[in-house]
Amino acid sequence: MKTEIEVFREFLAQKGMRLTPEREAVLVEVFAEHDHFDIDELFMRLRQKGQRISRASIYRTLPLLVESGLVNEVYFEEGHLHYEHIYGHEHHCHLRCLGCRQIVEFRDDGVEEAEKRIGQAKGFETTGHKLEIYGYCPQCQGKKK
Amino acid sequence: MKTEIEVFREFLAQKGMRLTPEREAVLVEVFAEHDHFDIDELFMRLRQKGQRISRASIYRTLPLLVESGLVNEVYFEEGHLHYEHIYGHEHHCHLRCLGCRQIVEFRDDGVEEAEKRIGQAKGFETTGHKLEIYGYCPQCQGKKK
DNA sequence: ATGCAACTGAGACTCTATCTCATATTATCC
DNA sequence: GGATAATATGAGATAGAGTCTCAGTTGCAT
Ligand SMILES: [Mn+2]
Ligand SMILES: [Mn+2]
Ligand SMILES: [Zn+2]
Ligand SMILES: [Zn+2]
Repeated sequence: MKTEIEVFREFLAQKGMRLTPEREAVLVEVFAEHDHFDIDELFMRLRQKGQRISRASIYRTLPLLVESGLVNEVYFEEGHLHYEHIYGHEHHCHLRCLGCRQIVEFRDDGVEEAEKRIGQAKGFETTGHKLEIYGYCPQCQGKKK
Repeated sequence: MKTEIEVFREFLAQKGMRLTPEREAVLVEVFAEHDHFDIDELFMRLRQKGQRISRASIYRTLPLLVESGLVNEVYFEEGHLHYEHIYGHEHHCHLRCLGCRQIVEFRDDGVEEAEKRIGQAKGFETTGHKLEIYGYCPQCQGKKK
């Protein structure tokens, strides 16, 4: 299996773009973080590690990571997007607690089959899906009003 | 079955809030439109019909409609949220063409069951879900590169 | 009618994200 | 290596969504 850097370099090359030190620093930091993150957190972490990089470059790089399939837009909340790296990980979806806002990841074969079934029914050639389930976690079930 | 106005009035009353003419105008317009819409479209339509209402009031009203369960946030795209009214309609999810951006609605019992199954597996009491499937519609399958 | 809490609109403001442009890198060719 | 051209960066300007403030207004209760 290729490393994420190889994948990104090939993706960029095929678009006539270069793997610059800034883009590589963003990629490395994105794969160093195993939680969901947003752009500002990423910027702060890069800064703390002494990387000199502008917000503009980060904002320019993330859509490239998404387009290359290495990274995923997870959800939009608090006025901005949140991401996760996905390359090298099994596909998963998210269960969100409306009480404490925690997010639990899950995988379910039935959902994968549903994608195929629905695509077929509508004549679509599907490429993926995003499922969010909302509810209350065990701890929040008592407190909800 | 209650009308959407009754539902909204009761929701507001229970929060010590009033069903004002502005809020009612927004509600009526939201239920007059059967497509997905965004706030600016809504504002323009209200304006064209001679309603004098500020953007601030619309921005204040939509979260109330969502909280009351009459309206749904469908997706975030082009830098802003898109909505749909759902009261009186069977729950559905969305299939999105990555080529022409068209959106096809569907309903699938397997997905409903998946919500319950996954909630149970993780100890969550679920209240709903949002599934988006991505792919290419029949017309776009040839053109995609 | 009086009092009071809720509400509205205008515009200021915040924040995310994009754009511009001058400067800097990098690849390629000689 | 040096010249050239294409691509990239950073700083700051800009655009746009959404929120907030506050003075004036409305509507309900007594
Ligand atoms: Mn995740
Ligand atoms: Mn819909
Ligand atoms: Zn919880
Ligand atoms: Zn299409």
